[in-house]
Amino acid sequence: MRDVEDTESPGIDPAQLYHRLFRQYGPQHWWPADDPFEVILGAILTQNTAWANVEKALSQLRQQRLISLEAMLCVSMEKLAKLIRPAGFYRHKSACIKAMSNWLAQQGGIENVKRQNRVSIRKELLDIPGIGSETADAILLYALGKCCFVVDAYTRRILGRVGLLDSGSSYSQAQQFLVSNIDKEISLYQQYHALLVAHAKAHCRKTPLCGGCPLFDVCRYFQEVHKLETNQIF
DNA sequence: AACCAGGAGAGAG
DNA sequence: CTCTCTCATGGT
Repeated sequence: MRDVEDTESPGIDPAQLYHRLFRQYGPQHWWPADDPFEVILGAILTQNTAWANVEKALSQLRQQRLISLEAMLCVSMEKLAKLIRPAGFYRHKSACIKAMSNWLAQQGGIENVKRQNRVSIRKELLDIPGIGSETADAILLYALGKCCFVVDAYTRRILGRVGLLDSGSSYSQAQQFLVSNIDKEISLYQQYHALLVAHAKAHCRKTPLCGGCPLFDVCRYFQEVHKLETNQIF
């Protein structure tokens, strides 16, 4: 976090940012996701992949009745890879889904996993090949109901542009900064991440400062501060 | 027609 | 620990 000099038009903190986004975009329903297993599949399939392509893959899995742990345990890797092809990286992802399914079965099912604590589950998820920090946290937050803040490329970009994070910060640094500045509530974590994505898709794509952006003032404010500090042009 | 999308991992320095 | 490359498809 960078320190902003006191002025009449200061930057914002994570809690204020949330309220602004909520006021602008309203409640998000990302994974109303009836089925936790489907959420897990989606979390893996969406790695560096547009959600529209993930839906095609999920749709094919649904047709084959494969959105269940029991069915997924029986299907061959080749068939699985073929079905999820539209989501890209199908060799990595099919292996990851298989490994994930085996782990879930070994744990005695998803409901059983939910009974364990957050830190313990996260550690085991990260041991599954193909599961990194973001996917692990997304699964914990949206499928298992654990309080884990999901940090993604959008989160860093937006927080960077309003001056809350510098570009060099790591995943855990960004995550720690956020959770230490907002209330620890599952629904808040779920909404916050979804709102950041909604905002990024709507306004925060290419240019650092675009017109019509609900965060235009804070972005502009930070750019001015940044120019003064580094004596540099964006 | 390049560029990117709700990343992760291996390898190099 | 940080930087770079690869994995792959589909939409703009």
